[in-house]
Amino acid sequence: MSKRYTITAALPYTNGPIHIGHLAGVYVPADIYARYLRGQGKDVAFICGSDEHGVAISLKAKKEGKTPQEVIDQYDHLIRTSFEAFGICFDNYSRTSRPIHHKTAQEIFSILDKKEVFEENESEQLYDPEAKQFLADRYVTGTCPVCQFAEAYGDQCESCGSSLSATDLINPQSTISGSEPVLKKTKHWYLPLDRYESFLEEWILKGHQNDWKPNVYGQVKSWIDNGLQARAVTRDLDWGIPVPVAGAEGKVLYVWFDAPIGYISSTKEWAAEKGIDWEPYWKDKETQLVHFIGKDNIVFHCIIFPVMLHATGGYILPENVPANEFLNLEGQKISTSKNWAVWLHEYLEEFPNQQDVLRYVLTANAPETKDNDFTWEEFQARNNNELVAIYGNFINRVVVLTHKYYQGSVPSAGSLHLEDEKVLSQLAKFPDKIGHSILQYRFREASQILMQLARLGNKYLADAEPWKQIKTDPDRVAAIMHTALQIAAGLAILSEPFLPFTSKKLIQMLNIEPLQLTWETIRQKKELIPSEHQLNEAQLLFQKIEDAQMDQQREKLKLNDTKASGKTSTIPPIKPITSYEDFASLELKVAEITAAKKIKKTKKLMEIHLQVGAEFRKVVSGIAQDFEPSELIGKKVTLLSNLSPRTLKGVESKGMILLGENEEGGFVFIQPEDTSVASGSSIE
RNA sequence: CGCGAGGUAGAGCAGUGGUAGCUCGUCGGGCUCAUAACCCGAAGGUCGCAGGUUCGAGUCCUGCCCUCGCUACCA
Repeated sequence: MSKRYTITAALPYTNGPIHIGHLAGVYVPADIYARYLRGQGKDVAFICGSDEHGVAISLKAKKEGKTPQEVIDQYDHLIRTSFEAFGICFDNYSRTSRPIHHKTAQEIFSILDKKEVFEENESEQLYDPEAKQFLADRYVTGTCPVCQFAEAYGDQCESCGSSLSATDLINPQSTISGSEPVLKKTKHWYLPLDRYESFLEEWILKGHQNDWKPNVYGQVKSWIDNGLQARAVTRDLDWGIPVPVAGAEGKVLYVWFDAPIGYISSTKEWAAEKGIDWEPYWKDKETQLVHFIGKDNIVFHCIIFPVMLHATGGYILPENVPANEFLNLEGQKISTSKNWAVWLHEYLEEFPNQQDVLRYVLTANAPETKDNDFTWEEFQARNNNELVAIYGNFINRVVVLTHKYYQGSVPSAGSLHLEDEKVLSQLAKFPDKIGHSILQYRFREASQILMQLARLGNKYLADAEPWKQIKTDPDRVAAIMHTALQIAAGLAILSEPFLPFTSKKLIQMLNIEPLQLTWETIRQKKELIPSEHQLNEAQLLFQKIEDAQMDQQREKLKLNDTKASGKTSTIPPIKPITSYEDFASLELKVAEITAAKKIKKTKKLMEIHLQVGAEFRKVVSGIAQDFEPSELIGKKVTLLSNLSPRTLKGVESKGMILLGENEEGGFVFIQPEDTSVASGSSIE
């Protein structure tokens, strides 16, 4: 095993609070890993911080009439306190807006610049003459050149899913001033990833074929196999870290260039406070660097950041990047805008002192190999059937019986029977079993092994039946209770990475803090609690969760959902008046849907077959998220029939079905109310 | 035909050529110190679909379907 560990957890982006998906995907597994290694006496730096640059933050600030600083301060505080409350034990949680980070990021940029790693390229970009700034990505909207959708963004069309470049947009419009942008030359610095293909092949494809998770390895392989392209690492924005070279005035580092450097600056900040050297944590070959992230971040952590580190020189590369998949909530994707989420700060209010329950449920059901679903039903079941009934119940039986028979003083073992020895030997194997799973990043499995230990304790008690023996053989009972208490103590220690609050409570209850127990003590099968050791009073570790509480949570989700989406549906202003001739040139007809099917590989597009009078035709419509194909058949709709045909995803669309938007932001048909209107009739 | 990952009991997962398993849930029985644990038993699977290789396929090959990501405020 390595000498030293640098563990990073994805930097949360400070434009919103964090929810259970973040916790399950990144922070809980990283926390378990860090706590475990510390428990083995390893030198660990568990590093994180707020990611506070990027377009999304300045956009959000503008929208809310705040400064970017106010936005990031607000969410940094919220996120920071949520992590703390959930016991995520970062050694340091920094912010990318701090001077130390600006300095570190600029230094790395300067080194790369000096080494002539970057390619500099001038290109024509959209520029807003009114706001006097370049318009990147989401600062510009316009008509999609692929599907004609009128409100496509500069980086992507949300209607057809095409990935766009801002200069491709037809009739582009600045989202800042609303004015029409002009083309203007600007220079940018590019990281030539293509030049590092052989380095990546050697390092990842050959070096980590067997120890990286299939989802991570497969994703990286596909990127490399398809050929990498140079990526711009600078942007024309006013919110971010100034590019520290001549000729780059008014430019900032691209947020994805500066964010991962945040791990380094956060380490520096921590080391400085501790009065130690930060460099070994990033430069010593005997340090193991591990990035915990969600699957959407794979490219940045496996390709871009390692290339940056490699090109800068002297840095170690990640040993592993155990990216998790995503967690859904009650069958639907977690969505910030739809408020379909369980927010950590709200959970803390609604389930006070039950952080471990959520930690446990998210670990036991972590999206390690595929997307998983979080349901309140499962949350309740795991709490009531596992934490309360198995873990909590075992502890309660042991402590209550010890108080009943021995006034809370640990009885002396006397001579142990074979079954006692057996169970103690099994206990000694748990540290390695759990540790093995954790080191393989199989936290789900590890949590279940822990639960097996509590099961073992329950079974041992049930088999030994001290409550019967007490009447006939008190010496035997002393040995049994002594043994059962060893298991309880073992559970207290081994639970720590998973259930830190419970572990603490249990340690307090068993009064074993002064005994300085470790995983190694258990492994060596030493006596964990000695005879005559005095326990504290029994208290319940977990509480049952009632159905009513779960119903409340489900209700709340539903309420939030409709409320939030209602808010997003705004009535657009009336467009400039048009002439009758323009209107008359449009042909509206009644059409009947004869067939419909979803178009593969798209989210919104549906291929719809229509009968318009005697004519049959096909249109493509972006309604797949609001309707099932089967419910469309037989419906009469209003068709704009003389729109110029257009091919979308390989399907030719002849016309456009008119749609309205309802209060929830979903689509509804503008439908001829009178069913007697024949298909093919004109609408005037 | 863009690429990647996943699809195994109601839920969550393990299982890479040899009798389909584990945990939770459900049903029946036993036991009772405890917030009903533990024990015994049962039901529940055409291993996404179709074809192929093989004595033998959840596992290997080919084609297809679905979900998610790469690509959105989101890990």
